[in-house]
Amino acid sequence: MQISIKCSIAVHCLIFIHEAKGIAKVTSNRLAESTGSNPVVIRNILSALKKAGLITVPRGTGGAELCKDPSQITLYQIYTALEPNGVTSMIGIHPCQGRQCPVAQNIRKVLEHPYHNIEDAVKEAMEQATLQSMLEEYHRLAEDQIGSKSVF
Amino acid sequence: MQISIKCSIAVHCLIFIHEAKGIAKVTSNRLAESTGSNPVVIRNILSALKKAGLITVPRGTGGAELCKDPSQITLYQIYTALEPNGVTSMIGIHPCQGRQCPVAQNIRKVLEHPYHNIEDAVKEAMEQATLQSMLEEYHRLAEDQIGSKSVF
DNA sequence: AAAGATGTAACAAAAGATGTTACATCAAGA
DNA sequence: TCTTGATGTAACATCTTTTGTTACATCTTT
Repeated sequence: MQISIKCSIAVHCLIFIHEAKGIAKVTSNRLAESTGSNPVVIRNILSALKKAGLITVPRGTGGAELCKDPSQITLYQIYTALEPNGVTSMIGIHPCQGRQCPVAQNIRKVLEHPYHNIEDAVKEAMEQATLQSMLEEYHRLAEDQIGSKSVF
Repeated sequence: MQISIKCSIAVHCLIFIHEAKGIAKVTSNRLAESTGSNPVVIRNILSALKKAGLITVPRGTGGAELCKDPSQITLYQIYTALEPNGVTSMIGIHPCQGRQCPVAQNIRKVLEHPYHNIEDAVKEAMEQATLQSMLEEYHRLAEDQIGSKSVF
């Protein structure tokens, strides 16, 4: 990885979709404009979120919508939707098997435990961040602003 | 980030240095051979570990050694030695400031909290992994192997 | 002075992430 | 039915990051 920009864009999209519900039709072009990204990038992200069962994206017509209550959508679900290899892809080990040196022969297994703990910690932190909580934070921020609802 | 290969190599080097103490002089060439890497890469890593106060690397002569007890060296210290920006560099947010859309204006702040929690979780998991514990795991693995001590 | 080591800058190569174009496919309405 | 506007996806291009390499200055001991 990193927790790539894709993941941040995905959250952006989900918030947008939630906020626009009933007000405006959400298309990939609209999301591209809002995120400062590209329609194709957006379509790929939406496609992944769709496969993960988080949203529906009607073909032909457009108009993405959430399939679940925001409290049932976690950052971990979003992340794994986008990164098929999961948190493991965050971590790199140098290839050094087949060498004489006993350290080289065992380093991979030595690192297994600590790295696994890191992955678990990340997973847990991601599971505690729900779309619901992020929407609440968003509303807290947005209601202080003028004319913020007129944009959709 | 990621928890790059550099970090894994650094742990490899520290274990090697510890094990070779009193048996063989540890040079960048030797470590490069053991890690399957390059002497310059090793020198850069050792240089970072040195600046972090984890090892000494005598100039001219060579022969790296630990400056601290392995129980006082954590994976977090190793990681931050190599990644000056710390865990923050693990995370990416798309740039979308200055747009009309209220989601774009606030997404960065919305993500701040959950991402911060992830960083903390990683940090804590890294702090719990000491070089001591990794050495113990290494010895557990290595003592089952034949002739493993003859390599240094 | 010579040998063998580290420190570091500069460059090269490889890998990964992101952006773009092009086109097939689909759905709704005129 | 034809047009319009949307998604799905492959293919390619570009940019960035990571990793590897060469070269050379500097240091320490003999």
